[in-house]
Amino acid sequence: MKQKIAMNSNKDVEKHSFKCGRQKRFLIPSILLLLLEKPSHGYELMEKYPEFGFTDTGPDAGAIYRTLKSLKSDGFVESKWNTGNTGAAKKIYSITGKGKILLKNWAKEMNEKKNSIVVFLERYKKSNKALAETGKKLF
Amino acid sequence: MKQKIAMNSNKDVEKHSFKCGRQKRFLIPSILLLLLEKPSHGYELMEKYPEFGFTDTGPDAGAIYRTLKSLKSDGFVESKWNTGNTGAAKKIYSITGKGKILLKNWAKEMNEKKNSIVVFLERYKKSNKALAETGKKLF
DNA sequence: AATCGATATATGTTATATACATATATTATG
DNA sequence: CATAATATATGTATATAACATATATCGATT
Repeated sequence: MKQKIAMNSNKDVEKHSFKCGRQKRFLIPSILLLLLEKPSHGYELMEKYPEFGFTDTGPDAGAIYRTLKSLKSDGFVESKWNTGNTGAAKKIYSITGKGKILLKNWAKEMNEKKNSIVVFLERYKKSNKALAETGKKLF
Repeated sequence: MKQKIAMNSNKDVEKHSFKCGRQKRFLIPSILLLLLEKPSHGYELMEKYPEFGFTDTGPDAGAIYRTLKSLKSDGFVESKWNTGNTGAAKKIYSITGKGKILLKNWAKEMNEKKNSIVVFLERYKKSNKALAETGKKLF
């Protein structure tokens, strides 16, 4: 018979889960990559950001605009107002040469992080397999 | 001639780099996996943690002990004092059934995060390739 | 023409894991 | 016996994620 352990819908699980603390949402590289693909404005980036799947909670509008502002002030992106079209005026952002280098650095480090996760998961799998072989129940 | 852009050793790069903000150091799942492999104590976990490669700055002793204390108070690990050996008394921690389930959840979510990074990196690669084909210089 | 939702940008506030520092005590070493 | 290593523990600062709120325009509905 399967052992049942009180676990879900509990505050303590949430506290120690993946989602605890501040998540790395990869907002900066996501914005930079989207701008590498096509110059865009805050609202559009906000809509596209979930495509990467880094979060399930959706982007935070405040975070997008603040990040764009900050990236611009340090020269990683540049912007111009789009007043031509109808609708509210849009601030169209583009990635700069400096921004492309920053994105490249991010890609390198994200790849390293990915490799670390792979190492972890393989080690976990191996450990579970070893435990199963010694007859110990996993849970 | 290769264009040189002022970039490194600058404060603004650091501010927007991968290491900006609080990194996900995967301390909780790392501790849980190490304890799944073998019951251990804080100091030993501190030494083993870098094996995963999640950081290059090394673990923070404070974080290890605080995390262990917190995991224990919620029943994910349990501990007993080891007074048998020589040396300073060690608090030997083991993973509980509840802790094993928590670790399993972490593994699932880390795998999803890994997949998102892979998607991102492939999209970045594709974008660079497309830019190269249109003759635009990447940097 | 007034209400409502979507579009679009922007600022204010709080919670918290990380990051660094410090404190304590024991054992090993030179 | 002073110093380093082992071992556990607490104090504090900080960046940013997460949530909330504010402003204004435009399009659709009533």
